[in-house]
Amino acid sequence: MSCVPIKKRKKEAAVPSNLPASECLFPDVRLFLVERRMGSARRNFLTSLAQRKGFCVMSLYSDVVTHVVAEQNSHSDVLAWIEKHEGQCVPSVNVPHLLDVSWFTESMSSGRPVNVEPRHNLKVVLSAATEVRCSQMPTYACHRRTPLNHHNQTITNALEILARSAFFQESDVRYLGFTRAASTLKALPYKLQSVNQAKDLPWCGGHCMIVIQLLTGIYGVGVRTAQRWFKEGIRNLSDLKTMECKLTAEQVSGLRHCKDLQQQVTLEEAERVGQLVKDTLQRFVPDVHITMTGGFRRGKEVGHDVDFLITHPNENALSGLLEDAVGWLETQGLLLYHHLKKRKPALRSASSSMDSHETCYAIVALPSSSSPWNTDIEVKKCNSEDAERIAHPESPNSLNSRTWKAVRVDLVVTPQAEHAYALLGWTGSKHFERELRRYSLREKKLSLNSHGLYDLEKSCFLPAQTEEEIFLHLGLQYLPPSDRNA
DNA sequence: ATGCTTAAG
DNA sequence: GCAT
DNA sequence: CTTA
Ligand SMILES: Nc1nc2c(ncn2[C@H]2C[C@H](O)[C@@H](COP(=O)(O)OP(=O)(O)OP(=O)(O)O)O2)c(=O)[nH]1
Ligand SMILES: [Mg+2]
Ligand SMILES: [Mg+2]
Repeated sequence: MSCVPIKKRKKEAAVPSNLPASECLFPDVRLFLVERRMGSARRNFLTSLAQRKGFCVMSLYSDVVTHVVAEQNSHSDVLAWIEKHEGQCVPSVNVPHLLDVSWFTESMSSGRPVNVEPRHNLKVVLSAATEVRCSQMPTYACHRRTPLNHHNQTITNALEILARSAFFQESDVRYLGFTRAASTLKALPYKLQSVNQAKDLPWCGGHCMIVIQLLTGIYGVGVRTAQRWFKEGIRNLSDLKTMECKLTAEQVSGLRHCKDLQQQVTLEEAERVGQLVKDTLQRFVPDVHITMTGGFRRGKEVGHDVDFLITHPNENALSGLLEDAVGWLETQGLLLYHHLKKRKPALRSASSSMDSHETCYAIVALPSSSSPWNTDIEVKKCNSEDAERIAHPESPNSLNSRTWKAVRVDLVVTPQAEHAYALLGWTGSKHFERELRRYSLREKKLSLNSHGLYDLEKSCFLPAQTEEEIFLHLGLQYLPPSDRNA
């Protein structure tokens, strides 16, 4: 093997970057992160993560490196890359470990270098089998056959639409990126079965949109945060879990339960949630009235959560109901997260009226249909299994047979006078609500929200007992919930 | 040119 | 991006 | 900024 350094570096002999050796908790472990396919932002993110955990990370490759960590690279990829970019040969004796990030992630999670297992080692690709393995798809199109008819027409068509879109936006590099990805998939001798299958192919590395989609899928993470995190080098959920960085309470819970929350809620599950909500509320207000709203009221068969509207002919009965309900669910170990909101008492206005408007965004542990939870409505003490579920939602017990599923639930309590407006507001769809409110203000000079309808010219609220009456106020033909899927 | 739903924590 |  |  020729070890002629291709490029000389004006180097101040490779030293641990930033961190003095004395602060390394694990002096016999010296990491080197391979930037190839990792990107400098992510490399910096992972570097500082490791340093915060007390690992010694070398900024340059040298003989003292014990663990080389790479992402989406084969064993030989890394050897070649180090020789090319670091001007160093990886010795054939005293070889450092050549590891996948999975080893890195696990080590960060456990706060110490974990034992190297075979699955952590970078894959060795055989240069002989030069036709079928995806990991050695040539990076130049002129080194491979690209037929007109191939096995991935649907995805390449989509990529070419993205390429065209980038072209019209005069983004040359994005146009090139999408075109390369499409072209690579055309040369693939089989049909892709998953996104994961593609990530080993040249030019098919994770698109930022996919990662941002993944991150915004977490309750409490919106596009801004996801974009910021992406820029900082965060690429997956393990990255987040290792990060003691300041997550909000929503994000902590959202991350903890994101597996469950990304699953759709079925109508059958929604009905079981409804039964649980009913059983709970009736303990405090026996003749409480509960309506399932949101997408399920519009006839959807699945949803991202379950929404409920709660009211009662006697409003006094309702004050503090959600606090009571939340408290009871907590004693049952069924409440994984909640956020209660009570309406502002409209700055020194009607002083005496206690307000019966409350909202609760919750994550509940919905017991499986077979579980004893369903039939047993008796008060149950928070037992050890419940404590376990709250502390370690994804642990041992969960492997095959978990007895519950985390479900997002929205509860809204309104006074009678607002019920129709809340029902209209919480039945949606979101786009229907926007259109309704836009029409209302622009065409009728009426301001609509989920509490009432305000006449800007007469300076008064228009009362309504039913959704039909609201449509009448607005001069609109009534539309049933099933026709509000705008 | 301007507006694009509205409100809460 | 599109209606006003 | 995130949620409904
Ligand atoms: N005015 C207004 N109402 C909204 C907005 N977002 C949601 N809503 C209302 C209408 C929705 O149907 C209702 C429940 O919201 P969800 O996020 O639960 O959506 P929905 O149930 O329609 O669908 P899903 O839960 O995703 O299956 O709240 C909004 O931005 N503005
Ligand atoms: Mg919903
Ligand atoms: Mg909802």
